[in-house]
Amino acid sequence: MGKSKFNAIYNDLSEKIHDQLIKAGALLPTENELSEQYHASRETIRKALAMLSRNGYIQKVQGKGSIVLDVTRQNFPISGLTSFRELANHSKDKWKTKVHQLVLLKSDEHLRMLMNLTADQAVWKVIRSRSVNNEAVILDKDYLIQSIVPMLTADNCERSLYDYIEHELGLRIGFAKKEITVEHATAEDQRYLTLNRDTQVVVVRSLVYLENAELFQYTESRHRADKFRFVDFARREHQ
Amino acid sequence: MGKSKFNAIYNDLSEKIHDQLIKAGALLPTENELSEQYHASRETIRKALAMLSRNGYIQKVQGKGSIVLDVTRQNFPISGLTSFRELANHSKDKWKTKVHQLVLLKSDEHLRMLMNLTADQAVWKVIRSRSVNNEAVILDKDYLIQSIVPMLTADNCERSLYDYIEHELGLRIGFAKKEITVEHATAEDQRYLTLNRDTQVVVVRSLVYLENAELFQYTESRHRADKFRFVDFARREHQ
DNA sequence: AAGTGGTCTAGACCACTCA
DNA sequence: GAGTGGTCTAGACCACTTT
Repeated sequence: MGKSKFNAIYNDLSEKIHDQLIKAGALLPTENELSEQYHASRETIRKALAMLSRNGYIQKVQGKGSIVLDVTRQNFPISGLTSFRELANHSKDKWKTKVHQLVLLKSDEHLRMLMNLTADQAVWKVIRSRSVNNEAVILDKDYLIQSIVPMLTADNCERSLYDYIEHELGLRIGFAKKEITVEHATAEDQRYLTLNRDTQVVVVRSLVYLENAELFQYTESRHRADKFRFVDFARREHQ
Repeated sequence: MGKSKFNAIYNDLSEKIHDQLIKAGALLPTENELSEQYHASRETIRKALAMLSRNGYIQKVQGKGSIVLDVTRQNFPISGLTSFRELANHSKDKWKTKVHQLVLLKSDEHLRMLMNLTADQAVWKVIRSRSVNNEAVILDKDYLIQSIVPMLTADNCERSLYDYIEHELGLRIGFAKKEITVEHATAEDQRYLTLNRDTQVVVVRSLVYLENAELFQYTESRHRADKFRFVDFARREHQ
């Protein structure tokens, strides 16, 4: 990834749309024109355009062309798998991460069920809170399989767990299954989060898998309700 | 859509995975084998597989093959754009829709901003509640541009708005931008929803566009927090 | 009728995994 | 080294929009 021609074309076009060098409402050059401009075959152009379409940059209309969409207001997650660190880097506020617990669990019945573990598999448990303006608004509880992540330090966790996993360990994350619900705040939430009169928190549970489809992490991200926001772009899949 | 070869192959394979005729953890036949089986070129097979991958059915691993994922627990929305009716049809509980209001708004400053309307564009406003077991747990507030949806009756709204729009009017929905937040229940929420001691509701705001990129609907879907659940499958896009 | 995107093909070469 | 998926190509034909 990243080195392919269609990916480069995608990056170039998505940047131009982001920077409004190509304005919303306008049409992209035709596929044949792009084919000439980028010295690529039409199918390669079409791969780049399909990616732009999936990510909400353009809308393709048969017989007409590719309409550029207004992408300026999709300023947050844009769905997908984004680590907290990447998110925080894009916001103006100063975020701070604090590690509250880092232990190696030898056995836990509930986790074993949830993550489909064998009896002898140990799991790293990490509890961290994320603060803005001295208010702890997110509580992250991560569980990582030790056979995949052998060692973990508080320092790794305080910086970015994903950075460590992807760059230091060289693991490649493939996909995640997520679930968002709203639940009563627990004693633990009360302890680590700056809950004012809140009795509810937003809970995002994720099962995270590597590129070889191996499960390696379960995460519970607990958000103070007033600070939670999830943005999504969805296409209708017609039958 | 729906008539293309790759789409037929996608439907066939996704069904087989859903029905567990192909088991999770197993490998799909190789692309060349599928190419023979379906009498299609490899690129056509690859389009079907890319779609399976995007929707969480398989994980492709270079040099190995396509691993079938466990899809049995992603039984709910699976993200994407799904109407309430389609959702309700898939659940066991008996849902009931009640129309509380259906009016044509001539002008509304807030909506005009939000939907980028001209001064003379009228908008249908529909308020509906959705109930299970005699408890109203979702309040839907829809706003539809009248120049696109000329007429609307309480009957249309009580059945399925999307059915009416797509099948009766022949409009094709393209995509939507959604935002999920948690907010204080309003007087209106109190009035139409069966809120017990709840003071918070989950609000899903959507801007819905047609296939030609024309905005035609704004929706606020307000859920009782304990009945809200959002499931998502997300792939990591590596740079 | 001309131009647009949508689909499909056969073939080539590369990158990766596994024996 | 054989077999897998990943990328790219040139060309064909179809479906749709516009003039």
